[in-house]
Amino acid sequence: MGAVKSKRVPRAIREQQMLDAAVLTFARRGYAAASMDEIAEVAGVSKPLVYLYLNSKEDLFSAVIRRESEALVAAVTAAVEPGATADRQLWSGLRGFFAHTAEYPDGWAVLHQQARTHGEPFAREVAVVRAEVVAFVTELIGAAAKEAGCAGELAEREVAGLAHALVGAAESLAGWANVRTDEGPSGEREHPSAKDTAATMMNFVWAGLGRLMEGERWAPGGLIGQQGRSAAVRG
Amino acid sequence: MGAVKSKRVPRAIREQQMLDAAVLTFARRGYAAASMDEIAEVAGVSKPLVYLYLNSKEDLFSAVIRRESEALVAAVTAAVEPGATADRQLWSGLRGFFAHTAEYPDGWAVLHQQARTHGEPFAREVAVVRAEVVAFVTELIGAAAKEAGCAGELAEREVAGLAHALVGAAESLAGWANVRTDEGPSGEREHPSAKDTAATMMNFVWAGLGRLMEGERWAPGGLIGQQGRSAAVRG
Amino acid sequence: MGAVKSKRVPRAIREQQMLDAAVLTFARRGYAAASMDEIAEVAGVSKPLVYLYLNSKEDLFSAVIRRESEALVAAVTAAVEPGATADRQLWSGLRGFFAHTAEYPDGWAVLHQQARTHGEPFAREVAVVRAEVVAFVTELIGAAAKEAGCAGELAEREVAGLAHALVGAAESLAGWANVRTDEGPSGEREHPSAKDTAATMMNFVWAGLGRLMEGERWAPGGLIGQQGRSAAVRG
Amino acid sequence: MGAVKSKRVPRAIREQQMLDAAVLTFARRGYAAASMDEIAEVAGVSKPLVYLYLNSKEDLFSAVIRRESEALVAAVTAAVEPGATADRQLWSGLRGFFAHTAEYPDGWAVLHQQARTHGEPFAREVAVVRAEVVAFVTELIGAAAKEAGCAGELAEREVAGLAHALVGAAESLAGWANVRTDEGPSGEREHPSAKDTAATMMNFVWAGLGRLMEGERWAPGGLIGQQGRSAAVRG
DNA sequence: AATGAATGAGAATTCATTCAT
DNA sequence: AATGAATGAATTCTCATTCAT
Repeated sequence: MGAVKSKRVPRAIREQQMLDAAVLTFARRGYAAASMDEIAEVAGVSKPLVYLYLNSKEDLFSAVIRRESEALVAAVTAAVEPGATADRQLWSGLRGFFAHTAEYPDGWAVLHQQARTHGEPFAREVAVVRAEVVAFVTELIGAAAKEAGCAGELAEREVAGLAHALVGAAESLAGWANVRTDEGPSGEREHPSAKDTAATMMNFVWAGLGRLMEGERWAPGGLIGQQGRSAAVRG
Repeated sequence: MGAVKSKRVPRAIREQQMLDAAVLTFARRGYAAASMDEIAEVAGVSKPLVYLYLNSKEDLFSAVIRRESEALVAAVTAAVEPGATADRQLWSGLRGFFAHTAEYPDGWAVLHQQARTHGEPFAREVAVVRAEVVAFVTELIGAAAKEAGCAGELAEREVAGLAHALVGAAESLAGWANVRTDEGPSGEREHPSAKDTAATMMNFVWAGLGRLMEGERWAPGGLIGQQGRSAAVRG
Repeated sequence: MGAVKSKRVPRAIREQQMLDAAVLTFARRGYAAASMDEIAEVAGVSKPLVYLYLNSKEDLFSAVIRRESEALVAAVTAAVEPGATADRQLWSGLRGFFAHTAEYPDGWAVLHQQARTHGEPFAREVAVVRAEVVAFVTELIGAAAKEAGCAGELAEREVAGLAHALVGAAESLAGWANVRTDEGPSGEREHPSAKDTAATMMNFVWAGLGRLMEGERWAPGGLIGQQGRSAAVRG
Repeated sequence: MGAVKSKRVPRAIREQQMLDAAVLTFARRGYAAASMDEIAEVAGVSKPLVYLYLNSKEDLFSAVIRRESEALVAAVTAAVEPGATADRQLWSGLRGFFAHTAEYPDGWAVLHQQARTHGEPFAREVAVVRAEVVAFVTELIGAAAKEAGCAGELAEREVAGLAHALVGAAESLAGWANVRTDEGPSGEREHPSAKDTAATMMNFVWAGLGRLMEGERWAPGGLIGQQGRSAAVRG
């Protein structure tokens, strides 16, 4: 069990091995149920060494969160085409996001499931990153509105809500896309590619945003246009 | 600390008090970090009584999940207008959902954050309920397509993806709507009402669905219509 | 589970039901692992009633020991033919003993296995009864020696040792005889009857005693007679 | 209380210390009443170390049973003179047995009293060892019969019964020999030596066996010879 | 005569963490 | 750079026992 023993490994590498082991173990067991014993064993080192390098379980978890969220942000950032139109930026960012979460499901699980459910030190760390993402998306929506020449149609709070909804939808799809439905011989019912998932998102999101920016709103009786929002929804 | 001591309470009532305490504590601390000691204290009883009535921490957590998910489903079900059009059903269901999650944030936190991150017995229980909700939404989208007279335009898998995205968006907004409380003096920056949140969702979702059903798809160059999807997305 | 509920039973009878339940449960589980809960359930009453009648677990166990050892002593006493020769008394006593232990294996298990292995209050109670039995057997051997007209041949301590050995052998055979070896179709390999077991004991014991009383002793080189014992055994 | 603290002891030695402490404590208190806390304290270490090395109370008890029964078997085996006549083998084996049980009364108490009264995992372990001893004694009796040239006189089941009686008698004497200590000022009423106890057994047993092998049986009217057994015992 | 409701005290077990080498 | 030895502090769970009716 655990990695092959190789003595005298430089610190930088050992630390990464430990973080790898920690990501795996936190994802498999959850923060609380993951024991330092198991992490050390998976990393192929003794427990005191883990403490020597990472100080404590909390610090280790924080280091994991930091590394994984930086990796995720880096992946998305790298994927986004800087000068493109807002929709293309969203599209490329989503592709980067889905590709990364599919490639590192354990890292994603730690960020999305573990970090958010365990007390103050950690939840905040992810919340900050998530807030940045939401802010980025918010900007994108604003930019899109400007591009479409209809800045006034979307209230600030409305945009924030939309960004939150969009991010939540993406998170949900990330989980869904990673669940390998075990039916039929392999080949049938495969993982949807990051491209497909991103397309689903774009189709879901962009069309609606377009209409919103044109001033249309949903109302109990059907879509209506041009009126102010408060009138549209009467409950 | 804990509730006011009231001796000799019938079992049925005590059990509810214990479940209340458990919901609170699990939401505050997370499953693993919540100790039976604290739950008992919050419930205002001794630990042995908790074990006598609820058997074990696992059983207690299961009972909590069951009660809370049944309550949530009941609230949404009660909110939906049975014979209405698909969009109205979605609208009323969302209102019920946001109203319930706003009223019982701890119950929602346990279902959404704790139950899903802690091993097989629990994750499955919530997964089942969530799958039912997704199925319901999937049906709604199908019905809407039929109402709009364009059944063929949406592939089955596409519908499933949309339903997942929609549910994820709603979950994200539920969390968002509940968090906004702690800024400024009370009164300023209030919870958005369930109605407002549901409206955000409907505006976000329904318009987009409408376009999708009309055969429009998003493509890197902008919205395009009528063509097959594979042509639309070239990446 | 437990006996059929019948309310309003006179105390004397209820107590016996409780003792029955206790014997069963102590034999099945052992003293420590037997819970008052289970005993009460097997007895078909509520726990407080057990405490009302029997005071405590210790008292309950003592009551069980007392009842069972009195029953055993009574059975053996009743079996012994008062005026008979020593060997006939031993023979009839053994038959009574094996018959009783076979009929009440749980009672015997409590006396022989549980009572002796659990701390001072209980071990002493059984020890006293056992000592009485040993004393009785010692007398019997003495009487036999007298009958045989060779009182001087057996040292007092030697007689005591023989009595202990005899009692131990009988206890061992009681356990052995009660183990139902589950081989073959029923009928094959049955319980030996109390008579058979007693016969085995008598054959084992009486012949040897006869020789001892005639002054013969075993010595490393074979049986030798007439000499004093210290000379016989040289190691 | 507990042993003198000696830090940083190699595992193999610590384990033996723990087993020593466990034997002592199980013998004193019984399996259930012996707490891991007390065992750890007696061993002079902390509880977690006991768990680290021995895993659980059950495993600890099993380890104790294994060590003690192996030691007992080894002592008896070492004592038996391999090529000697059956009676000499029995004699030397008994001396070894009584010497060992007298030297390690706690180990013997655990095997004889505790292990047999506590559920399946343990009872079986001792039962197996005891069955081996009984089998050995059975062989010895058979060999003795052959030496005496009267193989046909003893039925198989009869031999088994005798072996059980013999073992039971020895067990009883082992307990008896160890208990006699606590009366009067030390010096008076000493432990009988293993040699004496073994002699009592041999005198008790061997003479009787001799007669049995000569075809004599006990019968209600006195010893009778040569007839079949069924006729001898009429009850 | 009998019980549903309730608890104080202690049990086994596990963990994050450190010391000495 | 690395580890075998060791522990303080919780945590889950159980049990004998009592109270109020």
